[in-house]
Amino acid sequence: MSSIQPIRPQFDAKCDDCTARQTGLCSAFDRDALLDFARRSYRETYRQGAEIAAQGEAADRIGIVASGLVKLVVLTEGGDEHVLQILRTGHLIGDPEREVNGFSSEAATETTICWMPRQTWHGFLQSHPQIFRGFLSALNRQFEELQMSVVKMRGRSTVQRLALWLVEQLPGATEGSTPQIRIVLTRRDLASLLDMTVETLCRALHQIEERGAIRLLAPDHLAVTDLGRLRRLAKFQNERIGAALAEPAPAPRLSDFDRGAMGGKATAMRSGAGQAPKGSLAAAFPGTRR
Amino acid sequence: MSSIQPIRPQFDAKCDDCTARQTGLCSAFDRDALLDFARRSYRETYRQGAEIAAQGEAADRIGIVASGLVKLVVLTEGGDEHVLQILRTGHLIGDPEREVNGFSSEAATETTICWMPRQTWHGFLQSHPQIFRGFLSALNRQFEELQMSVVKMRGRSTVQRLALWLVEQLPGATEGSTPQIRIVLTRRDLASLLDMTVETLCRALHQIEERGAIRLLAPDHLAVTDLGRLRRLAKFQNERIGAALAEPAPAPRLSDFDRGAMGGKATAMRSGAGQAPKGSLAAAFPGTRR
DNA sequence: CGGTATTTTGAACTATCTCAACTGGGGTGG
DNA sequence: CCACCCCAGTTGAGATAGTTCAAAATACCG
Repeated sequence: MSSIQPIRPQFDAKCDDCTARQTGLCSAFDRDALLDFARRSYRETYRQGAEIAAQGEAADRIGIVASGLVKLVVLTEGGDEHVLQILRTGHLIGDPEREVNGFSSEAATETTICWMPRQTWHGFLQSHPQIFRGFLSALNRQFEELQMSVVKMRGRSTVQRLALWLVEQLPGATEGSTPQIRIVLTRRDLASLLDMTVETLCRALHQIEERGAIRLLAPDHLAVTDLGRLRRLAKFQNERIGAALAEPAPAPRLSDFDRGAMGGKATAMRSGAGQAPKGSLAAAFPGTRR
Repeated sequence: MSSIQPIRPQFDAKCDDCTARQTGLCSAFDRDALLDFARRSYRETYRQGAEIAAQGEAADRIGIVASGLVKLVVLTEGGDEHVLQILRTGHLIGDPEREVNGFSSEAATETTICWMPRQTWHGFLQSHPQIFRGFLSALNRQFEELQMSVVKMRGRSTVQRLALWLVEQLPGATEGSTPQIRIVLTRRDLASLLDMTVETLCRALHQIEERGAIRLLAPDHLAVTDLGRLRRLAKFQNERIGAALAEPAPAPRLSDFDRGAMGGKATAMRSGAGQAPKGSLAAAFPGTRR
């Protein structure tokens, strides 16, 4: 679909009123670097669905997402798409080291990106050494985000993954309020991002509604009626364990530290097979509180 | 299990005969930086199973894996371990930006690590600006490895994931030879890394044997009898498609580029529902050849 | 408005997990 | 040296979450 092309390249990149100015790499720019960046980069706008870069294509530039959402997509040998990540404002797009794109990227919504040719980019970094640091931490941040997304997928059911994703869509929401969420991604993209089928996603969504955490106003629009419940839906590995932990514990052998229920022998086996340095768990866990 | 402690901190870090000298960040050091690094860092050796850093603990140092394998492990709210990654020689361990470890790490085999206190590390980077570049690309490489590992998991069955992992254990093997693999990870760790249960891993292993790709010599030792077959086992999303592509194609409509078989209507629906910018596939795919 | 794309629902199917029991090697202590 | 235990690995059988296929319902669009 190389027919869809950037709408209007514009060269007057005024960074001042750019939302990305607050986030990511751009926020590390001093006045000087900012001007230089604005001068040496150019902006492109992509309409929804437009392909930004194709997998396997030469990667001759580095970009920063100025606005919109970008799907990072991998095409497998079998020919299916998998959405790996959604890049938002401030995220870097394109691998500064690699000559060829490992993944393709596509505008999930109308998107504008500030590009710098690879050459220029390197020059830019040369002439603003302090930026190097910022770049490093931007890269690092994106690395960590990926790590977190892996962690979030692991050992979570489809409903939990979806619930968690929903929770993340409302950064600064309080338990009392009933915030609304507009799902800008298509079902297909969201399903792929959360590693499930469209059908399962749909069912999961309705399941969350049935359990009273949200209310579906339209296919792409919902209200979070009970944030606490939504959080709880996102949290636990599996219902049984979650429920068991939540209850005051029926009366299993005391001193059996092992996360609540599951009859004696089985539990013993499981924790033996389940985690080797069991003792360290207690020590390690305090960290999780943050 | 804080009882297991480093065996012998040694301060004479001779980098010359270090295997990590070839890989990762260390390979970017010039003579000067190398000496400085050796002087300012210290080595620690951990025996198998020893905890290197605990999740939530203060992360006051940065390390480079000199030898051995390190499990990067996350402990979930539910109390289960998930092995996220295996770090090998040359990999960076610890987040240079973060004050607190997001994950815990454990020596999967006897391991030695070169540590630098965070302070020293930053000083080191200051005084060797060229290293910055190397550090950046080391970080970037680890980022990409994580991305690839995500891609490898996505849309692959347990057997395929395992087969793929096996293939990766023999970097420079040719189709003709029958290389051997020593599985140093325990079943539990490997299963967790590949996101499956120990039982499934075991069955998958035997399934691969039954299909004639490998031969199990001992639980932790196997011979790859048919690398081509092993590769094929690792490759395709699902058997049907794989099989269909492998066959000479019964005689579907010509010009129907769409990955071979699957009777008309189904294919149409599927590819319609399966990937939106279908046209781009053809354009994007050439890239996969490399 | 008719046609097409997306979303939703239903029902059968299956890969993987869970639980449970068995095996075999390696150490330990009698 | 043997009996025993313990643990990692293996095998079996049943349960289940999630997929697949198919079709209805709804939204979208010229």
